[in-house]
Order: sequence, then structure tokens, then C-alpha cells
Amino acid sequence: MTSNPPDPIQGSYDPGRVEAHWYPVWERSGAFRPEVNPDGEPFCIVIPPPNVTGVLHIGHALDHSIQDAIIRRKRMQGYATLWLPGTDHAGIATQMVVERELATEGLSRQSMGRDAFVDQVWQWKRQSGGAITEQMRALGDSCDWTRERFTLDEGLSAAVREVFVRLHEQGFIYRGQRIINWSPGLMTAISDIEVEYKDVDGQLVHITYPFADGDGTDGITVATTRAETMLGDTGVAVHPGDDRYRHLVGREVRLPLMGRDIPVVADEAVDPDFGTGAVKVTPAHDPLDFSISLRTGLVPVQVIGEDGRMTAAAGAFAGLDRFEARAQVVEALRTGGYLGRIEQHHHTVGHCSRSGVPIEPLLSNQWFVRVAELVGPAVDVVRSDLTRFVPKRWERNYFRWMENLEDWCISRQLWWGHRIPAWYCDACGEVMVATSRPRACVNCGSTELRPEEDVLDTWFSSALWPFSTLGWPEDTADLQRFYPTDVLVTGYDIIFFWVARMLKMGMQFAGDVPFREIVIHGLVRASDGQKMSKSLNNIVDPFEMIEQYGADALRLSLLQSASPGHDVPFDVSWVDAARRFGNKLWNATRFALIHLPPGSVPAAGGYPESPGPIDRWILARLGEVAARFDELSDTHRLSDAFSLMYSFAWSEVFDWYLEMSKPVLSVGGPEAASAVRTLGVVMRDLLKFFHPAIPFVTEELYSHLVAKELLIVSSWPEVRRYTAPAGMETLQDLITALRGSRSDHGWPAGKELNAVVHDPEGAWDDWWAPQLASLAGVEAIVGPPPDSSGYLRVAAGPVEAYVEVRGVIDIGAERERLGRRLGKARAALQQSEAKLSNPNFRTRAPAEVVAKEERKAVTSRALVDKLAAQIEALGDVVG
RNA sequence: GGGCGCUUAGCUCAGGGGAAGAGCGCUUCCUUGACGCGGAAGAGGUCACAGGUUCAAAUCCUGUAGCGCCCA
Repeated sequence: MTSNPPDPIQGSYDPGRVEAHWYPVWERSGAFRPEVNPDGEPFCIVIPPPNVTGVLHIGHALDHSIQDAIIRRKRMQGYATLWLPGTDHAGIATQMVVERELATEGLSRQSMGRDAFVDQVWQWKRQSGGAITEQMRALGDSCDWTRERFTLDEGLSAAVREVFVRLHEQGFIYRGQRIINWSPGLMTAISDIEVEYKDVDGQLVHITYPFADGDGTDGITVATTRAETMLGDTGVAVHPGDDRYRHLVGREVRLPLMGRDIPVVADEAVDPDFGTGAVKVTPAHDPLDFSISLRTGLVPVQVIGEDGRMTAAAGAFAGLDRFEARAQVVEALRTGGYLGRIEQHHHTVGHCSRSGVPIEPLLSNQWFVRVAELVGPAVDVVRSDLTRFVPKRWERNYFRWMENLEDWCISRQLWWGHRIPAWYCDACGEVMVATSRPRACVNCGSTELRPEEDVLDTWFSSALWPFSTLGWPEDTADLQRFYPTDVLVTGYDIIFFWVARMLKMGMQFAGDVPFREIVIHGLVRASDGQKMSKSLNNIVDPFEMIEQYGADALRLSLLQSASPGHDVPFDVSWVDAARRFGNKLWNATRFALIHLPPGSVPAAGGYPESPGPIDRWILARLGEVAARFDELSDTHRLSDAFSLMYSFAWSEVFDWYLEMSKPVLSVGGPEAASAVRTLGVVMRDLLKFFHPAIPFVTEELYSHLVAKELLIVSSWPEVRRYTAPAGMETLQDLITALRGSRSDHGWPAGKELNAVVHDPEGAWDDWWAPQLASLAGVEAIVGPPPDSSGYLRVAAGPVEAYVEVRGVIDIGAERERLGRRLGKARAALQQSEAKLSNPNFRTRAPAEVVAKEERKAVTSRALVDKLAAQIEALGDVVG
């Protein structure tokens, strides 16, 4: 497996060109498949499947960047990595999209019929599914396309049927009449968690229902925000302990506008403190009322239909829209003299999260899962750490959610999705559930079986994703090898929709946790922290970012700013910074290639045997940073990991090491040879460490520097440990101090200065001199402090440099600069002394902390003395 | 009403008991032979507030205020 022959490296970094080149190379090489590391331990991530008809948004870019970073690192570490891609069929969303398109041609699904419509949706799926695939390639996702799955694939559909049938056999699935959330906008039932509660200002209308046997002047007053539902009232309920009403239980009231006599009943569920303490009971349109009706025998009357219009049972109001009916009912009540006061009432109303229409609670025949009975194992595995949330605090939300679960309504009145595997025998009323159509009714033998029309909630199939994609219910090699999967990466917004359900189903059917870790990330928000939305016009299209800055830049910027579990405010300036980092990396590699033949760096190892002091320093730092980087990556703190590596690369390797290598390289000889070697391995390892975040540019640069294999399948660095030379810090401080002096006095950058370095503690080493010359423009010799006349003193740690001042120096500026530093040094000294003079500190703080503080005090005191003396001496400086 | 989170540099945010950090922005200087998509030197912070724990608090605890999210 080789990359392309190393073309000469281009003079400037062009993300577009680089990124277009590498994805096909990787894919053709088989690098995305676990088989590329045949002996490796398995490591698997299943992708949270995007909606097949959607397009990827910036949130996907974040989600995928994290997954790809994890997968690429594991792959380089030798694991047989499988990142399994795929999409889900998104029943409601997809059906809506296609219906909307048909509507523009004057067609409807009803007019074309079920089969033709479903064909149409499949056609649509083929188009937009391909778009998502292309987008994932543009992002650089290294997933195994040969294992791509779709929730409506035959295999996954078989899994859905199997699970449905087994749950039904085990009694966890049933069909029944219950109040469900009906979306008149979508004309289907939806589940509890697809309902969004919004605060609205409504009216609390008081209505008096006169006693049936009275004279019409006396009655019971109830309060409601949904006056139109009174048409379907079949009772009035009071709390059994409520003294105000106890004596009325059993009497009847006459329902205004309808003239129906309905009983007063007692039920514990009534809150005596709300409203008047008496509630109207509309069993067909309210979950609480329905439960009251079950206990009291009140019969439901449905007055609102599936289309949101009043039914024939609504009498004179039949056919009206439910909100229009509300207004007219109130008017009619007023006219009839039944209306009491009307209060402004702030309350929450459930809305359909997809269509935005207010939910209509309807009594309906639907399929349900008794989820409460499945949560046990799913909670236990998290409690016992068999599955861990990262960050851990999300566990609490998870537990809370799992506590009080209502039955999950899984049937949808749609055509696009998994058809519920149930058949009805109209001859005898038998309902049969089976993985395939029964030949005849098990009860009466009739062969006239009518299949269930409804399909399943999309999340039902998503809940099986970690094992259905691996081949379940077949006992496939992939299932054996990759289940349980290792990591799930997803946003906190779908913990309840998806993660919880996968845990339940995984434990129930695959016999083990679906994943060992759940890495939770936040939502990508606009730079001002607001949610991205069409109405605010602040949506960032990730592919516009890629076009402008490159996928690498987008990925790195997202990874850097994604603190685990928190929302990510998106700012283009981060993407721009990340692109400039790519450019910097590019140029640093070019610098290395001036001194190294292309392709000459070994793919692994190659650390120098006897490096020079500069080399030892950077190698020692590389080792430290690498260890920390691995630690952070292993705990999924990718933001910290890449920020650390970024600042190491830029502020240490590029700003210091590359500069310091120049004087060494220019001398030639064995020292230069060692520096060249160091330069090569340090740059190579940087490319390796950064590959998981910025795969394209690192692969390109690696092809020039190493060239023997693809970086994507190269080995993860095992950095040899070195000890840094003493004095590096002092030298850097000295260089910085000299540069500061130069800057303050306005000495031209190019102008060479002479200095005598006084070195009372023997810190000086001969390798300092060329560095001082190169980085500070100072020719230094070691010697006793000269007569201060004509010299400017610059101190750093234990050494001081006397800079020969031939020209005019600005004494005022220098005094000011020294004064600033003296102030800081004094503050530091004071802080140390305060600690050290505290006997408790000496006795109770750890010895190493005390020792460190003592060293600090000594350094600070010396610095204070030196700076004070320096300021003193300024008076002697002659121009 | 309950739960969770946030409040740190001009802006957006990391950090999380032992010498205040990043990116962007700002000031000054520099076309030095990888890079001006750059380099150097700087300015800028009572870590929301009030108590407490500790030898030591931006960091832990309690409370207050404001903001955000989720669930009723």
C-alpha cells in the first residue's frame, strides 16, 4: 500500500486541492474497513443515522468530527476499527417532503395509492441519500461504506419484525384504546416525546351546568381552557373528600347546548384546589378524564375528529374547526346564560414538534410498548458502569427520565416506514402478530386476512440500530466481533429519543449493552449563543465553511471548541484560525523538507541516539505532551487534547524549536545531522497526532515527509523519552528579556548588539551563544560584570547580560519597563513570603509544595534585588 | 414548581485546591534565507456577589442574583 509518488511540495497550502485528492485514495486502499488491521482488537462505533432525506448541518459536522477523530486514532493504534455508516428513513419527515413535492404537481398520496406512493419515496431516498454520502466524504469521515445500512433495508426490517413479534409474545406490546397525542397537522399519532410544550396565553372559562332536576337557577360551575370539549362531556367529577360537593355526587346536571343529562361523580384524581374544584369530564379528549371514565364508567363521546374538526357528535357545531368551535361555544354559552367569568390564563399547550400544530388528545386504537417494564436492565447497566456517560453528569438526567415512563405509542398513520406485522381476521375479530403473513386465521381458519395499515415509529427501528446493523437476528461474524460496540457519540438532545431506547432494546434482545461509552456533546449554536434557526437567519452551512476554509479547518475548530457535554458557540474566526494552523503546519513541513530528502523520514521510531541540547529539549517536551495528549484522548476530552497539541506545535515547535534549529543546521556536521533527524521525527509525530483532527492536510504532508505508507494506517507514535537540558528555560527567558529591551528602546531588529553575560551559578552553556546571536541578535561572551558605565543590564533567572550601549538609549523607557517588572517581582515575592511565614503552611502543606514555594521565593528575591540594582544603575548609563 | 448547567480578558469560551489561559480583537515594531495565512514585544482580569471549609479557594460547600436548557 503506497501513496502517490511524492510530488514536490507546493509552495502554499490549498485545502481544496489537498482534500479533493485524498478521500478516494483512502477509500480505494481499504483503510476504512476493519480488515485493514486483521489482527487488531475490534473497536466499533455505529453512526447516529442522519435522516435520509435531510442534509447534514453543522451539528452533524461536530458529531462526525468527534467520531472520526476517535476512529482514526484507534485505527492508528492498531485496532480493527469499524465506523458503521447509515441513514434512517425518518418516516414523518420524509413522507412530508415527498407529499409536498407531489402537491406541486397537483398529486396527493391518496390519489396515487399506497404502492405507487411508496415507490415514489424510494426514488426520492436514492437521490438525497446519495447527497448525504457525498457530504460525509467531504467531511473526511473514515467510515466503512461496504457496511452502510439503511433502516428500511431488508435485514434491518427483518430485525424490526422479529423484535415486534417477540415483544408482543412477551406481552410488552399491545394494541389498545387510549388517549394519544394526535397531530392534526400530520394526521397521525405521535409519541409523548414528540410533543413540545409551549407557554400560551389562554382563557379559563367558567361554565355553569344546571341540575337536571332543578329549576335552572342552580348548578355546578366548572372551569376549562378548552370550551369546545364541553360538547363531549359525559360527567362532572369532584374530589370524594370535598365537603363543598360531597352531597351532590350521584345527582345529574344538564349539559348546556347539548341537553344531555350527565352524572356528578367522585374521583381521587380531581384537584380540589384548581378552579372551582369541580371538573367537566371529557373522556375522549383528555388523558385524565379518560382515566376517570375508566373508574366511573362514564362513556367517551368523541366530538373532535382526526382532521381537527368537530364531529357529528358535536351537534350544531359539527364541521367547525376546533378553534372556531371554541369561540362559538363560548358565545352560545353566553347567550344561554351559562357563562360565568372568564380569566386570562397562562398555561402550557402541547404542540406537534414536527408540524407545530397544537396536539389534539384523542381516544384512539393504537399499538403501544410497555416501556416501564423494560427499563430495569437499561438502568442497571448505567448504574454499574457497564455503560458510562461522558461526562458522567448526564447519567442523572437519564435516570430521572427512566423513572416515570408512560407506554410508548409506536403506531403511525403513515405509509413510509416498517409496516406493523399484524393481520386482522374480519370474520372473527382475531388479531395475529407474526414475522410473515399467516396463511389462515388461527381462530376460525378464515383466509381473508386484512394486514395492519399503520407503520412503526421510526425510533422503533433506530432503537435496534447497534445490533440490527451488525446483522441481528442472524448470528453474524460482525455481530460476534463488534457487539457490544465501544462508543456512541451523540447530542444530549436525543438521549431520551434514542440512547435510552437503544439501551432497553439492546439489553432485551442482544443480551448486552449496545455500547460501553456514551460520549455526549452539545448543540452547535450561533456565535452569540442563540440557537441556529431559519427564522433568525443565522444558520451556518458546514459545506460553505468547507469550501472557504477546508474540511480540516472546520473539523479542528469544532473539536477545539467542543467542551464535553456543553453547547458550542460557532464562530468563523475559529475556523479561520484552524485554517491558518494548517498553513503553518504546511510551511513548517516545507522547512523540514529543505533539510531532508523527500520521503526520508522513517514511518516509526527513528529518534536520535545522541541528540544535541535543542533536540533533547524538544524531544523531551514532545514526550510529555504526547503522554498528556493520549490521556486526554482516552477520556474523550478531545477539545483539551487538540488545544494542547495545537499550542505545543505552534508556541514550542514552530516558534522556538524551528528557530533554534537554524543555527545548528547551518553549521553542518554531526550536530546538524542529529538536528535534521530530530526535525524529521518531531514533524512526523505532529502529523500523526493531528491526523485524527485534520486528516487531509496531514496525509498530504506525510506523503512528502515519509511517503512509504499512508498516514491513515500508520502506527500511533510511541515517543522515546528524553531529558531536557538544564538551562533551556533560562536561555529562553534571557532571549525574551533581550528582545524586550530591544523593542523598548527601538533598536532596529537587524542591529547586532554585544553583551557580556555574567554567570555566577554556572548556568551558561556554550550552545547558548549561537542561539543568542540568532534569536536575540546578541553576540555574547561570558565574563565578569563590566563597569556598568555604557552597559545596560538585562537579567533572566540566575544570569545577567550587560548589553553594550553605544547609541543613545531611552533611560525613561527603560526605567519604566524595569519598574513594571519590579512591581510584578515584588508582588510575587510578597505572596511567597506570606505563605512561607505561615507556620501552618510549613507543617501542613506537602513537602514538595513548600520546597517549590521556597525556590520561588529565592528566585523572586534575587529578581527584585537585581531589578532594583538595575534601576539604580540606570543613572550611570551614559549615552 | 422540580432538575441540570452557566456567570473568568473588549468578544466567544477553556481551566477546576498550590505562580490567572486560548482564539479573535487591540497597541508598537519587523518584507532575517518555512510561513505577512507570518514573526517579535506589549496592553488588558477583585475568576457574578455574600458567607463558610482549608495552611492555601477562580477551583470545594451553603446561600443570593442574573441567564440558559430540560421536565411538570
